[in-house]
Amino acid sequence: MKLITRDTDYAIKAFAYLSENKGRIISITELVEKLKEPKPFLRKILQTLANNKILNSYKGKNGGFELAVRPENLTLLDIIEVFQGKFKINDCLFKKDICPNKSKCLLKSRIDSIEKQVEEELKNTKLSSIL
Amino acid sequence: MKLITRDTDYAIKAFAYLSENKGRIISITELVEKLKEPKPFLRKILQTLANNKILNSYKGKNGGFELAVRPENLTLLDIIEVFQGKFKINDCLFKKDICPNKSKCLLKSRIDSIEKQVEEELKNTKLSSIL
DNA sequence: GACAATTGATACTTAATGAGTATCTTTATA
DNA sequence: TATAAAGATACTCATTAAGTATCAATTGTC
Repeated sequence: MKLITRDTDYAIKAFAYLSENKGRIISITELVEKLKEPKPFLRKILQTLANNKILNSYKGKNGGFELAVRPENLTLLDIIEVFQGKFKINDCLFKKDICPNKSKCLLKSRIDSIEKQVEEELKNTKLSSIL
Repeated sequence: MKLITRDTDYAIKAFAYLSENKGRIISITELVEKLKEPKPFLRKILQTLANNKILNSYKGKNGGFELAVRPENLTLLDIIEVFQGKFKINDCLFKKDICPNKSKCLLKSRIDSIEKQVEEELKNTKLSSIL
């Protein structure tokens, strides 16, 4: 089971590095040197963060990325949802209507309650607290 | 993200049906009629439950399955672990040592703590409470 | 004892998704 | 104008979840 996928994980590490280097524009090239992760994959991830207004990006020579939000204003849940979509502890199970009477299904309501708890935890975890 | 996979889900539904029919031996054929799930898949699932002493099985004509444990002595966590292995909210992420200094990684410790909470919840959910 | 209906064991196939690449376009700057 | 960056997007590869197929062993019934 995967609470956090690879891209979310890399995103957090990249965010951490940018946060340590506030004031500077950081290129993918530099990030790859530091994080030692695959360049095209990191590029895609940083692009996604920029599209989601979590980073600012600058094109052209000497271009790169910087934080667009402060670490204390960003939660683990925010980043997870950027890469993994709306947080759901069970994607497909109930979509497919396996459970014949959804509304009454006790298993579902149990899982929903666990999901809510985890979501709360993730929402209460600010990036600033894990950098 | 998948807290519960398809086989775990079917297993619970099968367990529920057996539980409603205590005292009788139930064959896969009958189960398939009731649950409308694919027969070979259900067979595999029930076999696994029997191998794990959650069901008793009887071979031969009129054979089938019955509960080997009472619903109040079985937890959601037990079933999950039969099909999905030891409960882990992040399988591969830290195995692969993505995090350079495991022991200090705040993200990891945050996730570990969430994992513990969820595991507790699952352990406290008896099958009898969701049937 | 033969037959039919069952589970046991196990290997295989298919589908879905996660992880990662490739490549062409656009932009800024020296 | 050349170069070094990001933007957009389509593609491939790897892994795992989901499901099938098949042969062997067992048991009840005629």
